[in-house]
Amino acid sequence: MKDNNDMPGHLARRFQQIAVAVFHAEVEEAGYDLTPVQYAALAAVSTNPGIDQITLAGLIAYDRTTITGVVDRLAQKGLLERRASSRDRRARELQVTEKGRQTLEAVSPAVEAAQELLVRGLTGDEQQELMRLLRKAIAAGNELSRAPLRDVSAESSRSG
Amino acid sequence: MKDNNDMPGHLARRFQQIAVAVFHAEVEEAGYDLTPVQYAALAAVSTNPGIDQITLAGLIAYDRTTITGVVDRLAQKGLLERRASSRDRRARELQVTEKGRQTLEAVSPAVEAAQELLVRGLTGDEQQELMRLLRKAIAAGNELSRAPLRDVSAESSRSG
DNA sequence: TACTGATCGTCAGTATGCTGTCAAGAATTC
DNA sequence: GAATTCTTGACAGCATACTGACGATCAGTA
Repeated sequence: MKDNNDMPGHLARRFQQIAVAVFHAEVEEAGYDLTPVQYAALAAVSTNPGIDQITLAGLIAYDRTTITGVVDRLAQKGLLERRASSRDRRARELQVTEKGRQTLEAVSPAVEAAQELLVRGLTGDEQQELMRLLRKAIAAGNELSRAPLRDVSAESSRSG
Repeated sequence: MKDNNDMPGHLARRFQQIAVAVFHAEVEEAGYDLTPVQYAALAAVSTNPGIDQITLAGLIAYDRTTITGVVDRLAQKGLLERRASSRDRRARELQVTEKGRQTLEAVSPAVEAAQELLVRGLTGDEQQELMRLLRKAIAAGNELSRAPLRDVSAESSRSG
């Protein structure tokens, strides 16, 4: 029988588990209550003001049913505003509030620290290599998940 | 602002996301309904008959509150038996049923296929290197999560 | 304009995964 | 032996993630 440590799926789960734990610890220590998922969403909206939920989901590879709850909670915390689009009445345009902007800025060092802590067992070269290999494996498997990453730079890439 | 692809935490989530999707797809195609978590638990019990839930949790790095639900569902499917220990009336001894054993055996090829599919974008050498780096990073961060991996070979290692 | 199909956001349901708490029982200390 | 402490397993509650379904809306076409 194969050992768990020989199964990339098991290693993936463990690595992610630690990533979330480290993120929580660092962000909480900084005095904030933001999950990794909420942070990523908030940061993405900050970079792309007025983005709709589906595009946001594609940008950070979330399922569209997951985004609903995440945006709900961010809006409830007053970090995000959600209003109906004038061009498409189905869509909701997202905007970061002033409080959201401040939070994002204040929490950034903790997020950075969490990223470094996650790979602190590796040398600098190893860290780079790990990220390269993860990116490569992810790129090859991107379409296998229900929530693939979508390139937002090409406006019409999703309607093709 | 840093790109998502430069954040190991984001890559960890994506990789795990794809791992779960691939696992589900392969196992479903084989005609079974087992989640990655359920498979790992079932396999661990199979290798360690009579194990209690806490030790099982440590063996595969699950939180002890998560194990409860997982074992519940496995028992409900008739793959696992849970009975009170005679030595410790708090503990539940876990046993794989005959149906569980057959399921485990039948589903193994699909699990193997999922593991290979997950890293199919990498060369053989790269696959080995990715696993080595993940193992190293995980080992360094093991204690940072609420559900660290526990060595079961040393009997008294958990009471120290 | 009416029909058809696709898309946006939401919901119900299920399964992890966590924090925090609790009762029952075991282990340790006095 | 009694009190204290620890451990096992369960629960409520919350936050991802997914499947599958749905209403509302938009886009294209007959």
